[in-house]
Amino acid sequence: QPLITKLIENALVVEKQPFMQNLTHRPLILKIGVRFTVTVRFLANLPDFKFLLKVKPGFSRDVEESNTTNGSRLFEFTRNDSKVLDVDTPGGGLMAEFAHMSLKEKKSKSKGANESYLGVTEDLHLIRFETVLYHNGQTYNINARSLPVVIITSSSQVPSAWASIMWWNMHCTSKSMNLSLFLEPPPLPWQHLSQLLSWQFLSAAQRGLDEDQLSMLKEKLVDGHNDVVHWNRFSKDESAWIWIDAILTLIKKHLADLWRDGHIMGFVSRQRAKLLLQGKPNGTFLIRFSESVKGGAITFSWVDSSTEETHVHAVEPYTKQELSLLSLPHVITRYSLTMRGKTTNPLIYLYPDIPRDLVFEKYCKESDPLATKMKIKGYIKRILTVSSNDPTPPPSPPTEMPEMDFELTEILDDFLGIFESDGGFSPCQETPYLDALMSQD
Amino acid sequence: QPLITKLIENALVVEKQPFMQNLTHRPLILKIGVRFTVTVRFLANLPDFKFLLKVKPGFSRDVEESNTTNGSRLFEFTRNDSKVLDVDTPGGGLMAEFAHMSLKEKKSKSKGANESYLGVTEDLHLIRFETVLYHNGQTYNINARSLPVVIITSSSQVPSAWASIMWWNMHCTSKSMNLSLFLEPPPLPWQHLSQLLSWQFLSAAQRGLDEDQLSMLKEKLVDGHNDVVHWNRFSKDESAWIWIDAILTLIKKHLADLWRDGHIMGFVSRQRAKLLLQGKPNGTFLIRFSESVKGGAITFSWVDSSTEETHVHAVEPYTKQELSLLSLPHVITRYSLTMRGKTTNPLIYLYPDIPRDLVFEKYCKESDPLATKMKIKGYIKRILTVSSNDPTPPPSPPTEMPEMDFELTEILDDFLGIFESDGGFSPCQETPYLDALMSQD
DNA sequence: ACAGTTTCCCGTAAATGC
DNA sequence: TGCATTTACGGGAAACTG
Repeated sequence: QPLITKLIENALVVEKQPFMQNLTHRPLILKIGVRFTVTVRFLANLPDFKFLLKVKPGFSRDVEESNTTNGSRLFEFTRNDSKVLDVDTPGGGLMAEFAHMSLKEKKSKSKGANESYLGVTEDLHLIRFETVLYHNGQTYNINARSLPVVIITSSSQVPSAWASIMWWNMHCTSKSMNLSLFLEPPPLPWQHLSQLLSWQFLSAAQRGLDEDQLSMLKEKLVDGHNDVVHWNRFSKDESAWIWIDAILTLIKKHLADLWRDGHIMGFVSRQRAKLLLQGKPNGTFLIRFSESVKGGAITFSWVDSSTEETHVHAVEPYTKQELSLLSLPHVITRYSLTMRGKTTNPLIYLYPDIPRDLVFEKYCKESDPLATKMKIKGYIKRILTVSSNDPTPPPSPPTEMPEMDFELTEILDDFLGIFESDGGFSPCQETPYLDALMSQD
Repeated sequence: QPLITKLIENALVVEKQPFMQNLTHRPLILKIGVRFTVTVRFLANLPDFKFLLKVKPGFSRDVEESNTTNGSRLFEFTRNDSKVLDVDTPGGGLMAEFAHMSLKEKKSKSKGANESYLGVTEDLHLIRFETVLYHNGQTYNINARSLPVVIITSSSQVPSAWASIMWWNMHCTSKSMNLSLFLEPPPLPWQHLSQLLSWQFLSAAQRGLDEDQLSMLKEKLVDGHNDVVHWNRFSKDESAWIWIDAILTLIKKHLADLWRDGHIMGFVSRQRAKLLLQGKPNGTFLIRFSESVKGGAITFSWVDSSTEETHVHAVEPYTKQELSLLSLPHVITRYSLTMRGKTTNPLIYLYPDIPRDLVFEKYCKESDPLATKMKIKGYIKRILTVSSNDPTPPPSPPTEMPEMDFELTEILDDFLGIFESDGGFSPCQETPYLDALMSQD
């Protein structure tokens, strides 16, 4: 088989579209009934084939193998018309856009064998595009496949789906394309997972996780001895990832600047916060995420040593509901506590020792959700504030990001390239002659 | 034609289901693609006909007349299977339930003539049920029709649709069933509209509108001389009804108890509020709805005569967003204003002269949206409060509801019966032998 | 009964049509 | 171009289903 054949056979490649703003529908997670667009490109510069290559979309798990399938669900496109490559690309190739595509489940008749041990968000699928090229009397079947896609029915499944995609990416590549990864999901070294997590925060709000923060998460995730995290621990039991993801969302929506500037210690246990604060000057406080509120919430703890006995207090955590009306800097700046008849703001120094207003005042101007509404004529502006009635030394400031090991860096770069890059992502073939862009609209 | 024939011909009646909790989808407003249920009852006690009467649903404006239709849209049921009357009712009649019905638009081919002068929410439709009864060698066509239904595509059209239904009910009855009312919508005497409006508040939160409140609305709605309100003024220009409806919604969700107990003056112009408050003791305040915030908002105005010059101030109005986190009694009780270095709560007497906490404290316990969340262990409760930095005599308390004229009472009773009653509503035939219950699920 | 999954549908935003 | 209407779909909750 001549080289050209091999190249052409590998010429169909699936790629995603420019990076999407809307992160709630992350790429490679497709929701049934929601439109998405796939653009297929033939990368080889063979303009003679214009109008001649008819590309047909489909799933890698299609009818043929439906019965050998390990209980995976089956899907089809609501419109699965073939398209002809008919648009010239800047690079000299050809392309076609599959717009307004959406998925529906294809109910299989043999229900019995359809029982899977996988959860919906562990059931991986590939979207495939096929075409046939006739050249020099020979017939070439060309096809491209996407990276694994998780197909969900409700947006509440997005965080779980994302967990699967992350886990898959840490274990597989397009070369070792294991769609059955979750039948026996291998554990992940903490060393790897920790950096993956850090990247999530880096890409959400321009700052990763420092060693202290990671060590708190490690305690939640690592199973004893060999510094390894098991899939169940990560994504099922306790749903640790769900919690982390909710916090990521909270940060993206309401805390991006504070997080970016490192003012949120965040991942500190209550215990540790207490230890850090006790012995610090009265009114020293830190900001941490609630571990009990599953949907993501943030609170602040401060030390009160105004009486004989030193105490560490914390307010009830703020959720997205509250933060959509009151920005956290606003709350911190104006928090007032009434205790023994005296009303004061107990928050004086942001841990370790920075005066409160020096840190938070600057955010109040720009980012107060209410500030924008305050231009209605003739009314007195109102300022929502938080107060409480009646309700105890710390280590060093957040440390630098840990250095990462070299090999892992590559994996992660690759991974990030897939999701965050602007143009195409790393194609799943070595020889990208033809590829496709995909995105949820 | 014997009497029995006439009776049987009139025996099919459409009726709605028990009053629905979900008021956002009021009865007789159907949204495309949203399920609803119609139960058809044969009221005549003729159990012999069990399984013999096949009832077929349809629209009064069906294909036959599609071309003579004045540009009205056409609809069909997504499932329009006939049903057989097969269930015995307590009264000895027969019934069948059309469950999981939903509508879709039937696009007419002749687009040209399809242009209507009516807005979507002015386009009235009837749902019709037909059956044929063979009795004593004679054939009887029996059919029932619903009261007019407004068919919408988005819930944002609900308020307009409701306006149409109210207007129709004030002008038409099942006897004078004018589906083209809005081609030339007749005006409505203020005397009638005012009481209709009052009833909306009565049914939303157990208190109607007093004369002062009505006179403020009258000013917005009545067109000069002859005390009459025009349809355009009510539902189109300025969208007065949309504003009122938004306030109704605000009351239902967040202010029901305050409104019920008469503590919300509400419909007072800024001007009038000023007049009322000037001359009252310092700190007298009243609660009014914002006229400028279209989506419904509430504010309070108070008189400040602590300086030489008397001023009436008002806070920026609260919308449903704020009220879902802070109840109004809570806000009023804790409002604090910082002026010339002093921080106080400027709200002292609820107009005319009731001490603030006497009125509002009792609502704080029961209804504070945050109160329920405050049981998370180990955190200091937080209290969201409102404060402001830097920011003139009154008449009598809200008067009693005006008496209504007798005839109107009947019309309105009938109207309320239709929408608010618990069982069926007034059937659209004089001889209710067979009827149907209808509701949006 | 229950958990995982899907469906339902409001409410807002964006797209479409006229 | 602006307004009227429709479509899209996130997000929370109910309904389903084994």
